[in-house]
Amino acid sequence: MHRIMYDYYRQPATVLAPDLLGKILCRQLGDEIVRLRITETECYHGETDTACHASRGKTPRTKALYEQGGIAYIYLCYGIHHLFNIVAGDSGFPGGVLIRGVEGYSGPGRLTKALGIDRSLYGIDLVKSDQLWLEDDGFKPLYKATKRIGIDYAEPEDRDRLWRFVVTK
DNA sequence: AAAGTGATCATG
DNA sequence: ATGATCACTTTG
Repeated sequence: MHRIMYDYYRQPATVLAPDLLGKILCRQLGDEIVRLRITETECYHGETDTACHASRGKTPRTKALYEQGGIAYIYLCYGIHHLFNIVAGDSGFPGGVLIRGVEGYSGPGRLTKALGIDRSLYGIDLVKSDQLWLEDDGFKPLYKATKRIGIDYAEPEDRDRLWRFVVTK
């Protein structure tokens, strides 16, 4: 069991997304630490991925995606839900992994609510933080790859990429 | 099937 | 300053 470090997060989002399945998302809530295993992810990779927020360039909202991997990219979706992404890859190339589900909670908005994650944690360093971080205990679940959810606005080529990863066992 | 909800960003 | 657009969830 060890905390995940920078080298791991510097891998491209396409590599990181499936590998994050089974990793443990850790959150300090008051006196206790909540640990939940990741069960579902999606990757968003580069400005050429028309489903990725960075496809329309760098803005105040998307700037975290351009940083070096290992920080949090969090934004408000549909005015209600905070969605939590892990920034991936090297500085300058935008990419991230949306955490869509953890054990006990399915849906990207549900898990952030359960863990008390909101935009006050935008840009937080997941390697150094005592609020939010990831641990690896070596567990490797089986999974399947499918199309991403809720990105009908993207080009067909990007809609059809198998960039959603779901634990099967 | 469709509302509810508000930050974000392009447009004027 | 205004308005369209959402990487969702719940309710009917």
